[in-house]
Amino acid sequence: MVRTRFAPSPTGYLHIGGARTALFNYLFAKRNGGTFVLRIEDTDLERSKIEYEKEIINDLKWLCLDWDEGPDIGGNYGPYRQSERSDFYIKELNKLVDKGMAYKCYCTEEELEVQRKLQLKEKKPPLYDRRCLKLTDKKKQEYISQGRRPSYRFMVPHKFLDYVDLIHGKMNVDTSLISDPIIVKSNGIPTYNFACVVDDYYMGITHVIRGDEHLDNTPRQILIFEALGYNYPHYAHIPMILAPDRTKLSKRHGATSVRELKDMGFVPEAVINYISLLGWSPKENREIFNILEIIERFDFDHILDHPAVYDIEKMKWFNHYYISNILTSEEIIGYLKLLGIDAEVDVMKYRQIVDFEKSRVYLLHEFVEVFNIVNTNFIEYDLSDKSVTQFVNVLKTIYDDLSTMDLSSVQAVKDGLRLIQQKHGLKTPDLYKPLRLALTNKLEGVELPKIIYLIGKENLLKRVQNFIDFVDKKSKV
RNA sequence: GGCCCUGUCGUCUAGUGGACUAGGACACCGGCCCUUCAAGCCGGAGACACGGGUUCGAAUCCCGUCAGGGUCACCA
Repeated sequence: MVRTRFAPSPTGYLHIGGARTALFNYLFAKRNGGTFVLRIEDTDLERSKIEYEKEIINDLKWLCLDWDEGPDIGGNYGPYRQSERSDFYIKELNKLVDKGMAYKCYCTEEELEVQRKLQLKEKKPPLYDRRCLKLTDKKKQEYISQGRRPSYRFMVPHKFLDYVDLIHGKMNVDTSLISDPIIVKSNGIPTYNFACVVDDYYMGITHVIRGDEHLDNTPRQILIFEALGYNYPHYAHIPMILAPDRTKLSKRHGATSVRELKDMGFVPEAVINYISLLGWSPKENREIFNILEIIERFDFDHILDHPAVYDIEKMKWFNHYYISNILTSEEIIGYLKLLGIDAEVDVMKYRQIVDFEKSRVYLLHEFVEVFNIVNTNFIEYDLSDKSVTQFVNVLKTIYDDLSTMDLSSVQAVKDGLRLIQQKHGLKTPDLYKPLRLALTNKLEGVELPKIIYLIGKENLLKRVQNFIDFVDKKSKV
């Protein structure tokens, strides 16, 4: 039985890399009929916030990455927050102490910091020298009376460790190069490498799928598993997602959190499809896959072992493709409402605008522009560097024709416009440009006949008249 | 600095010793369509980091160089 987990720490929003890690864990579990668990790693008391946990859960739900066990829904291997699992950690720490594989360290953070800097300065690897292992009882008493609280370190057995990474293949590590990690802090709270091992064991995790930045943690964790006498899970380290400047993705790069993507007008299906193809690719020569098709094809053989650079332009194309070719207008309206976009136009028009526009939209909020154009009562013209006197002349000439035009359908509008063209000997751009500018204050956008159909005759005439007045007034000044 | 990982068009990638004149997608450029602008359709340009091997034959295997990334916390 396959069991995978996504284990975020609630110290910030879910970002694109985390989402991809969650996705791969989800995919592997689903592909193998296994279980996907969500575990919250909140051992950093200062930085962990319950709000972030809620945000991460919301974002995962938005992406439809459902878990089978987690802090919100429970399960047989709970609790699912590390802050609620102290009993497990204490029990396992005692085992290590009894075996002589963990020891108390009385060094202060400041002392450690000084030593580390010194080693780095001498261009030596910063290794802990195990000085607290040789402490006399007298010295210990002295530290204790000073009020020092010990942390616990894991005593790393020095050897050559062989293991297999499902993506990178055979690994061989000289563990004498690994510093004894602190596994329980002086405040009694376990650190990542220890809590992670204990939880992966007790939660029955069979496959640990995580980013490459954890590659160096793996030997430490395997060693702790071995010291405890437990079998360790399979490890699969997936390539990192890098920003366009080829460095680790961070807030300063912008548009990296799932929340931002959602607010920008991305649709979850497109985000999932795009990130699934970052570091993984199916055999077929195509790129559009729904989640079921991805699950069907997902395997470790086609996961790359080099990092991928994140390109938001390509993700926009996926978004465009999903909006125009895959999602129904109802689904799009659902997402618009989720964004709080509830245009003050009637239901029929809302639906019509979505139908008209979906084939050209890249980001959801582009619909808003159209809503606004249709809905507004007053357009503030910005004609700074457009030459408009000719436009006004055309509009004055055709004003009467517009007032008698049939607006009952888009086709009727098209026919009407063509008649006007013929009557006055106007080329298409000569008619369309002035009209578009008068109606929308723009020279590009939705198909003009659709706009005219949507706003209706009263608005059409009002806007054209306003435009003429505006330009006349301006030219007098 | 030590250790680890990695190098195919600008970007995501196909490629597992011969089918490679290195394929696809985004972006870019050009054209078509046309009832504007888009969208769509068609086409173009664009890469095996470098140097040595191994081999009849290397993008593919080996070594070196260079480059990029990660990590060495009482963060996770």
